[in-house]
Amino acid sequence: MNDELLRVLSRPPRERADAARNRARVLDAAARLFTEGGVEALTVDAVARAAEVGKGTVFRRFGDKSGLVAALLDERERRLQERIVFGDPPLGPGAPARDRALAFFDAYLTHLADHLDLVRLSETAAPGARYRVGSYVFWHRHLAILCADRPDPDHLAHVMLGMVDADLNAELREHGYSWDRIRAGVAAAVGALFGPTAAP
Amino acid sequence: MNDELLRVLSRPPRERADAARNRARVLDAAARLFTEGGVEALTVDAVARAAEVGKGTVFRRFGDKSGLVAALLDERERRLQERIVFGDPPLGPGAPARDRALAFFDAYLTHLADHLDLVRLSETAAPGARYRVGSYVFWHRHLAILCADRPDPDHLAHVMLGMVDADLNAELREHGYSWDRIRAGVAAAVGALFGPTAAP
DNA sequence: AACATAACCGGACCAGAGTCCGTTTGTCTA
DNA sequence: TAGACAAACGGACTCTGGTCCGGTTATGTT
Repeated sequence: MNDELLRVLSRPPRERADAARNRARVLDAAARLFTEGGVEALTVDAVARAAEVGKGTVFRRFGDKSGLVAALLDERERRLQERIVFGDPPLGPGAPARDRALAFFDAYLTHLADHLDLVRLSETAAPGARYRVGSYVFWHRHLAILCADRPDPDHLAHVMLGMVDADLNAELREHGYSWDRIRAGVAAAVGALFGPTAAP
Repeated sequence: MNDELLRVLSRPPRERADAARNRARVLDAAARLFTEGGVEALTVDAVARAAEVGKGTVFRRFGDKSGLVAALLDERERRLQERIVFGDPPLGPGAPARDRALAFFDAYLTHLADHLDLVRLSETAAPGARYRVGSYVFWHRHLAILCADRPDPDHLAHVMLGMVDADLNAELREHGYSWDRIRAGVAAAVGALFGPTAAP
């Protein structure tokens, strides 16, 4: 019984083969449905049907709809995360914090422009969904570290991320804002929030 | 037929008596349900039943659930709006723009703290709901005017209002942020966004 | 007072998210 | 290879927001 204990403690609860297969099927089906019919076609029932899987399976694997969509975005976001951690400055390590933050928002807005509908769906599918998705936590920590010398970095990071809220930006777009205009506004605000540049 | 034209042009499409009566009943029932069972008890069916009114009536009067909740908040918000337009400085006219903005956020955060659940409900009931509610438009215009001399006042106003997003602040509260901490963070950010104070 | 009509009413109906639970299946041990 | 059991399965079910439409009623005109 001792080795059972050991097993339990050390086991990173591996995913069963059928579970993994179904995760892939669901993700696949979701991606297909989205490219075919846009965000409108992306209902949980339709995804389950297209994946030839029960609806319960979708929820067990992804928690809720917002989780499913987040998983759909995961690969793209992971790429951006890697560029932040390992990539070249100014996005990656090495550049001054302010420049890194500006580079981040520039890159993130590109991501947002490319996937506005999906990001919006994942952020509005449930109240508070935005702040629980793994990637939000990543962006938040990154920014909080970048402005570590400000009074409340944690809060400031949330405030900054508010500027790239998908719902807000979708609304701005509908009101005729160009992405360039949004980019400029965000850059200006980020600059201001980082405080005045050290005068030469 | 000329006076018919006149009538049509001048008529502010008055509300029928039964319509007005039902609006009051619904609002009443909603308020009662909320004080009794909190935001959880506030389903459209329950409201309609409590108001002894068909469900369709609720939707015809208020558009959607978020509209109903917004109407519930309307009175309180109207009071704040009056203080902004007619009240004493620094909230009302007369104080420097920066001070007025700071006073606004302070007052708004008080409002938010008092009605967090309702505001959150009205903002998350539907995607984009937040930006369509009348009061948001009011706050936005007010702020945009206050920072009229900045490069993109319209966008900047949206950014600032992002800091008092109900969903965000509900999340912050759940993570243990005190309202004082939030207040301080918002004040600092608003100050920074208004640019450095003119040095004496 | 009778009429015309536009606004309003109610509740049956629909769609989509999320839950539940009896059944099946993968995996690990003996 | 047989057996035990946790994990996963699937689809019927519930709950809630929102739509629709045939019938009703307030209102203003004649």
